[in-house]
Order: sequence, then C-alpha cells, then structure tokens
Amino acid sequence: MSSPAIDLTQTLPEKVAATLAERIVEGSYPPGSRLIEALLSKEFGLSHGPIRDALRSLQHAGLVTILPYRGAVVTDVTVREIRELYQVRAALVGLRARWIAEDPQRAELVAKVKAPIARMQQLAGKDRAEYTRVALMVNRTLTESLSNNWLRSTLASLMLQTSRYTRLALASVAHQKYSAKQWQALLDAIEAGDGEAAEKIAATLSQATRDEATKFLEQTVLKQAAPSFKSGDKKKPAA
Amino acid sequence: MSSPAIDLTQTLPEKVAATLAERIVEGSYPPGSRLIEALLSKEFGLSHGPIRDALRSLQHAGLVTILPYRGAVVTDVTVREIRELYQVRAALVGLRARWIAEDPQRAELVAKVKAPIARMQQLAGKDRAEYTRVALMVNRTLTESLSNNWLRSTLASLMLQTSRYTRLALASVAHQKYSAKQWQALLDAIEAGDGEAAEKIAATLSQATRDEATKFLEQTVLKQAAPSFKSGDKKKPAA
DNA sequence: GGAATAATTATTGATTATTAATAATCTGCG
DNA sequence: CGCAGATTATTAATAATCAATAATTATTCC
Repeated sequence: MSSPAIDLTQTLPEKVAATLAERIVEGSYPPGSRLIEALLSKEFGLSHGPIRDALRSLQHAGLVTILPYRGAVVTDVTVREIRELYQVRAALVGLRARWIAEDPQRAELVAKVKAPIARMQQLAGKDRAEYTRVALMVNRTLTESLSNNWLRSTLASLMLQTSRYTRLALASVAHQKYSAKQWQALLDAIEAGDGEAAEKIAATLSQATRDEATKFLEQTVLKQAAPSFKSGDKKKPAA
Repeated sequence: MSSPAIDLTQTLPEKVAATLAERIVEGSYPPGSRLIEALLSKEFGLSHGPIRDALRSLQHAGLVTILPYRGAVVTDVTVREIRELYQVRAALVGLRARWIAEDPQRAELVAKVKAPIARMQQLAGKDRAEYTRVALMVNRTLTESLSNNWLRSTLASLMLQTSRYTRLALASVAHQKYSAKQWQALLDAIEAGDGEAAEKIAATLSQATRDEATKFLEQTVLKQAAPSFKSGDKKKPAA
C-alpha cells in the first residue's frame, strides 16, 4: 500500500520530513503551498523544534524553499530549473549505469531487476500507474546498489525531486513504450559489462524523459498563467 | 586576510555554520573533534537553537556527522570515502568544464580567470600556500559561473569537502607544476570551445589530485593507527 | 582480582512559554 | 487612487525544563 519514499526514520524530524516529502512528491501539497510551523506542529502533535528541523531538511532536499521570516513553501520549480535538474540527472544516471556495468559483482543486481524490467515491457501502454511504480522502484534499486556513498545519497535526493516530473512524462503511452525498451537495452548493456553503452543509454533515456516532461509542463504552465504569490491563491497545508 | 569559504550569511545559523565550516576545512577542528552544543552556544553567545541548525546544516554539507544522542563530530573520512568523493568530483568537474566550454558567453569568465591561471604558472613550486589559495579561488569562480543552480550548489558542497584534501595533494611540487600546466590546458580548451577536450582535462586533473592526496593519506593513516573513538583521544572544540 | 551489573554523568532530544523581528495586509487620510 | 502608518500573522531566537540515551564510573558478587 503506502510505501514511503524514504524510510530512514530514526528521529522525529526525519519521520516528519519523510511524511511531508511523500505528500510533496505525490502531489497533495502542490507547488506554492505554504507549510506553516504552527499548523504542522498541531497536526503531528509535536513542538516547533522537530518541525523546523524537518523543514530545514526538506529545504536541503530541494523540496521546499525557506524565505527568512516568511517560512517554507513547496518549491515551485520553473520549467527551466526542471530542465537543469534533468540535465544533471542525465549525467549522474549515466555515471551510475557505467559504474554498475563495470562492477565485477553486478550479477547480483542484474538478477534483482531482471524480472521487474521484463514486467515493464508488458505494463507499458497498459497500466500507467503500475508502470510508474515499477520504474521508480527499479531506479531506486539501482541507486541503492551504488557503493559510492556520496553518489548514492545525492542521486537519491535528485531523483526525489525529478520523480515529481517523471510521472508526467509517463503519461504518454509512446514514452512508456520507449522507456521500457531502453530499460531492457540498459539491462543488456550492464549484463554484458559494456559501461560505455550503458552510460549512453541511461543518459539518453533521461534526456528523453526530460523532453517529454517539459513538453507537458510548458502546456500546463501557459494555462495557469502567473502563480505570482498573490493573496488569491494563498495555499495552505492539509490542516 | 580571513576570507570565509562561504559567505551566504543571512541568518544566524548560517553565520555559525560558515564559521565552523571554515575551521573544519582549514583544519583547526581536526576529524573526530566533538562539537558540543553547550560550548558552542557559549562561545557564540547564542542559544541552542541556531547552533543546532548550524550543525544540521554542516551535516548536510558532509562536514560533520551527527549520531542520535551523541552529538556532532567532525566527519572522519576514510581513505576509501575520499576516493569516492573525488571519483564523483572528477565527473562533475568534467561536466562543469564541458558546459562552460560550450557556453557561447564563456568569454567573460575566461577573462576573469586568465590572469590567476597565468599567475599559477609562476607560483607553482615556489609558494605553495598562495598557489593553493589561487587554485581554490579559480575553482570557485568556475563553479559560481554555472547557470545550472543544482550543479552549482552541489559542486560547491563537494568542493568544500574535497578541498580539505586537495591541500594535501598540493604539498608535492611535482603535482603543483602538473596542476598548473593542466589548468592552462583547460583554459585553452575552454577558450577554443572544445567541450570534449575540456571535460577530459578537468576530469583527468581531478583524478590525479585524488591519487596524490590518497597517496599522502595512506602514509599518515598508517602512522596514526586506529582513532577508534576511545576515551584517550576525546577531542574537544576550541572552547 | 575480574567480570557482570547497576548507578551516575554528560549531552542531546524535545517541550513550553515568551519576546523580538519581519513581511504582508489592512486602514484611513489626503 | 495611492500612500503612510498601524495591525496581524508568522518565523527567529531565547530561556528554562524534562526526558531519553550513550558513555563512564562505581559496586557487587563470585
């Protein structure tokens, strides 16, 4: 059922941050929503301290923006910034693919994602929600397999941000099918130990996803005109 | 004189974090030092809140490690982890070089770093401290010129961590000279708009720095035996 | 004497109440 | 209609306090 995006919950702020991150990524806190300490502390039954910590942590993750004396709002990413995120994501995902492909012990990981990727071939164009779920899961498995701590945590944070938009790209049946095909090709390259090819496939797919997502966004952005922070659309958290 | 490593100081915690980061990077808080809230709040004349925030922020930057109910210690990076950091750094610095080289408006940036890089040629092998200073400054200028927000801030954080060790690599006169030469080559490639070459030079230099720094560290690590967190070497902050 | 166990201590995690600082909003005056 | 100033909502920071926990020290029992 509800599988939290991250679950390293040890201390209170981390639990709160995980919950809020979930809501932001999943969409129930749309961009621009204000996250007011007082309301959140009421909802979670906690004092301001842990909430503050959680918000700071989300700021670092790029999911909320904190303005001094104005508080936290769900980051409203511009189309340009989304393109920038995907540009880096493409590079890092490429690096991830290369390192995995060149890892002598990659067989274990390959075994773990083989079935899900095969399943993606069948889901593509049929069950979008499930396809998205599996795709995100496979992505996460690959990232978590990295032995490089820094890349693992950084990529995880980057994916957390971009997955908000990858969802959009997968609205297109064509992109689903393309994505499925490329994942299969990536798996083959990794299995063959071809780092060069793996890097290229992964980067290309990421760029295609970016193009698809931004295409989608440019349409909707035109509709909603200027969000502009005015009084009319003062959004509040799900109090 | 004292040019703080980062100076985005707006709110109190950021000022504290900047000061502490400076001390860690510069070395006056060696790895393993404990950063005790009570002492710091006394020293800075602040309450615990802002200090906590600052420590959390440093944790995100990777400079301190926070263990629940045990507090913050200056991150003691293993040689393996340093290698990992540089591995990613090499990739991102390569990306940075490529994007700069492919930027039509790169002339402005080139003009800004031309003189410092020329100066590095002369300083190499003569004034290590000044060479290091200029090298870090040029690096920072390049990073700050990036239009991609995410890469800019991420790379800044990564450099903050690795600069602790780049210092070590520059202890070698040979590496200083090699470094100076490669920086000149990089500048030429950027000026010529050759993204491919720029990426390769930057990545290669970063890897060489990594090798030099780890060579250095492996020697010293063997000497200091196991740090091991025991009672004997319980380090305290500069109270 | 030595090892297991229990008390102590140092320090962080979290709460509560309060004050200060700030940005946004509202009000009334011209 | 527009602007100066009061008001309000909200965060920033302080202080005092208690709870939770890890590390250390003391104690007991064999």
